[in-house]
Amino acid sequence: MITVQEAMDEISRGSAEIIDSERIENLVRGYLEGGKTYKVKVGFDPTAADLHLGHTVLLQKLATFQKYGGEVQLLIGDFTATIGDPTGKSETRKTLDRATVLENAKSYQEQVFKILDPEKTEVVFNGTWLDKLGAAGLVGLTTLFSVARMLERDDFHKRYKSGQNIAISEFLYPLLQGYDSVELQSDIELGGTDQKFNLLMGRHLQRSYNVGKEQAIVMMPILEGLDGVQKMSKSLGNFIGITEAPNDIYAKTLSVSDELMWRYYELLSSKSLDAIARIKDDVAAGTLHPKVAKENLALEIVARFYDEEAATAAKSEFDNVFKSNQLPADIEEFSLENGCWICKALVDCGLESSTSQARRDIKQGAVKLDQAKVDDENMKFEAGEYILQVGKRKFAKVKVG
RNA sequence: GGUGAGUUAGUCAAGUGGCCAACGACGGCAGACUGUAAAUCUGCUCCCUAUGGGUUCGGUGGUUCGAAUCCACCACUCACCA
Repeated sequence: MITVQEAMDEISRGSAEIIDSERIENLVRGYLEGGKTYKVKVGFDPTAADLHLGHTVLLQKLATFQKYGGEVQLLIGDFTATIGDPTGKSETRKTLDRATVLENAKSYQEQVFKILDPEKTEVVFNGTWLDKLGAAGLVGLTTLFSVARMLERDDFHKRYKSGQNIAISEFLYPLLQGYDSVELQSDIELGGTDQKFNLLMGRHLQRSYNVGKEQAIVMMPILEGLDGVQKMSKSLGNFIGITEAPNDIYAKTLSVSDELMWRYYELLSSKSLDAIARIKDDVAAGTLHPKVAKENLALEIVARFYDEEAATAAKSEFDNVFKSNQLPADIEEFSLENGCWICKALVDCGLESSTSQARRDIKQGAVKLDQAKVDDENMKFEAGEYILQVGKRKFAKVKVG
């Protein structure tokens, strides 16, 4: 029998901040003792169609709630995405057209159930009610909050002070997100720490609209991307996507810095906090090589989205290529015409962005043909099969003739 | 509505008639060292079969032998005033 305390420990694990945890405790108790479920809301902006590890921090927390009576309200912000969440942005975001948004949303749904229990998940679109809100409803909503308070928000504040543009539509974003909580009558809302203002707006508006409850809030830390500085996001190109190939997920995880590895352990691993602390101690004491710790993390992550087998396969492939300097097992193949110029070939295979870049890299000795350095930038291919390589990690197999 | 300031490569930011494909910083790519880590050092960083050519400095026109730099108009941003 699970105790309320145990459930609460798991719920609060890794969270950055919880507002009104008493309320959460009551909801959990209500479920454990009387089987009563409650609503846990999370919003996704379908601006990019692919989920990455950053999203899974929230999704895993949602999955935890599902174990303790939470019915997940997975909100696809199809309407709000057309505005663009200003959170953390230093400039006005471009708005998306509706068709793209819906298409992205579809692919979100497919991926989300890798982690969530579909039986306990309701997917909702805020366009459903926001479309109907109308101008009058929207104006009504705007009367419930003041410009001064809106400008208290850190990102708005900074932009305002530094003389950058803020569109009025951006003020609407938090209001609409909060209004979603009114419509959905959510009991709890999950979000990243950067969402604090928006999440609190839900509470504020639920009160203003007399919903009869004010949602509790669970904030999760923001997962840094591969660069270790900026938040993981597709648009910054520093992400590990959950639909990526096992080899890529493994390799990307290993390319993360040692420091960042601990963040990933904390937020992504399903190991207990104690176990992680032990690993950390071992590394500090020198009894465990940090690279081994990183390998284990990478294995765990790959196994989560595929299976153990795929994980070990990814590891051996990686070791093979980078430890023993062997070629990867699967290299993309391209066919080229006889007499093809090497710079052109590099561009055609996607190894270089331009022939100018290709020339530069050849000059620097970064280009290899069948493992031997290329030093003639005017080289032309004769018929045959070759392995082209740029740097340490870009490969292509070319068939000429 | 008025006045003033501004718009430069992925980002920030110099440059105010030829020496400008444009200083510098960050980012990125590559080389060395490594654990495809970090840190450090070095080179590169618009495009083009290229000791040369082409296209860039918000947009469009103009002045000039010559413009990112001067002029006009337009667009956008910011500040102050109303």
